[in-house]
Amino acid sequence: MGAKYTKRSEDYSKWYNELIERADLAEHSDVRGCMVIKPYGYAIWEKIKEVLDAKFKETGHDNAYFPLFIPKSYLSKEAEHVEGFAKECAVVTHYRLKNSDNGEVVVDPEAKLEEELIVRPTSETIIWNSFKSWVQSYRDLPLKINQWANVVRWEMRTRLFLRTAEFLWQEGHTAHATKQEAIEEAEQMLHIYADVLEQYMAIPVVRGLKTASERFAGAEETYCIEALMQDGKALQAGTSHFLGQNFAKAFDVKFADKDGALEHVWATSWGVSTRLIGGLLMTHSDDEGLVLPPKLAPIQVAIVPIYKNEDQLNAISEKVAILKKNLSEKGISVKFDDDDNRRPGWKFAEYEAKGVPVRVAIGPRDLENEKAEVARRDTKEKEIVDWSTVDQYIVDLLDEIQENLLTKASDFTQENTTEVNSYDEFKKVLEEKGGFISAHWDGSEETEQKIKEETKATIRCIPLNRKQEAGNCVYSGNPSEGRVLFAKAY
RNA sequence: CGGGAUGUAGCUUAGUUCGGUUAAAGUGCUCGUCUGGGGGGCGAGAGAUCGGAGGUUCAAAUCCUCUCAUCCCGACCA
Repeated sequence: MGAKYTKRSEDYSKWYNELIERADLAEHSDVRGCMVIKPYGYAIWEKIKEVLDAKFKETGHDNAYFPLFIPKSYLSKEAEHVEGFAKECAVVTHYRLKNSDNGEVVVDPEAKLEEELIVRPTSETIIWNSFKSWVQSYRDLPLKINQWANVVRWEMRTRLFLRTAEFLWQEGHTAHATKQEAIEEAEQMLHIYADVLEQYMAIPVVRGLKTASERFAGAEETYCIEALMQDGKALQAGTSHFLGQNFAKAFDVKFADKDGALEHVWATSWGVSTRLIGGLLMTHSDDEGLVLPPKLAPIQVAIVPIYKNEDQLNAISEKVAILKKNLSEKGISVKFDDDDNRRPGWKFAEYEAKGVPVRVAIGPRDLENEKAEVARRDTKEKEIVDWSTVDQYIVDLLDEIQENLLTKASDFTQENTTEVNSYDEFKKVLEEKGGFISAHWDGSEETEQKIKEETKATIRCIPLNRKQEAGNCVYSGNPSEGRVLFAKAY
């Protein structure tokens, strides 16, 4: 019988790890904290990339590429920024190896770099060093650059996709003539992220602002999207920063306005990473494996033939070829799995584990009746469908699955967002129910810190759409102008 | 960087307490065969210098010393 896997209800993080292994998304590398993204996992990342990249270009951004290595001196130009990242930077100190006397490869002590290089944890500094020479006039603005890259942050504790020492991401960096324009850019990108998560990944998010303590090092304001995972913990899925003139001043990036006056430019940066895949997994997947929204599934339809001999397989293959062609013409990716080494039952389980949204089974019985069995991954329902209408049925079903996943996840987020009005209630809900807790907060860092220490819950964000509502802080009783969202987070 | 644990076949593990034939099993892999509508049955086969180095002993996966690596728990984080 089937292999036994951990259920979500038994041990959520074990389930998560097994899910990734089962679906063949990624594996641990021998390098501590690093992962190997396997083809199926990478295919999902490529889908995400494709969607985002198109949106970036639509909104006037150009891709470019900056070096992996950053001179140490650059990092120290913006004081807060260094402080934020210093503890997790990998440093290159030498540029050569040699053979030692006993035949081992060792670092050549002679080959010490004069200035050490930092492996980028993010690229603000090296990019702003370039921007300095790219920007002279208001005619050069706005400057809107994006790069797809890997970055390294030497994390203590890592988890596949959610937090790894090296990860893939995109980082946008823009320069603007006015503060207002920069803020609008940061907000625009936040909304693009939110739309992509909701419309493509079927992950509902809360759009908000970070508190000062959770803000990006070097930013004036950090916008974020927060999503709620099945186990009631929050995941920061993307951030967008208004950087003010901090980097412009640190790197002396000035432009001449129409009157010839020199001013520092205003900046933003924004990014999402392979962490999104972790969020995708923890939003939709179940005990049988991955559940992928059709818009991101590398394989949208898997067709499994059931046959006893070659004649039957040939007859099935002939029919399937037509279906496959019809679906492909509609932009649907189809895999016909006629691998004779695996039996149908094995394939069913396999495509479930991989989260393929729709599975079609066709055997001798169906051939005779002019039918096919169509199964949907999200609800695991099966339907016997007339062969003549099966292609339209699948097209509609894919849309329905996409919609259903978002609805289900939205309902979950709503049901697990709880308003509380006292600290006792706060602790009780956090303990028993989890999820987002919407509570009044007095705006002070001390209160935020105390709550974090006592409950491990942090302020995930100040929702952008929160209503102005006078109230009293659940912790201190001091006046508050509105509710913020607390949660335990990944 | 503190506290705890583990390294044995591709993977998961048994064996280590108390040293003793040819290191065992499940799974995966290869071949054959019967099969095929929910992770198949039977038969055969390949696959391990027991993390590494040194030591004790007639004899080491097992005991000792050192070393390397990984995992878990804490402080840090997209």
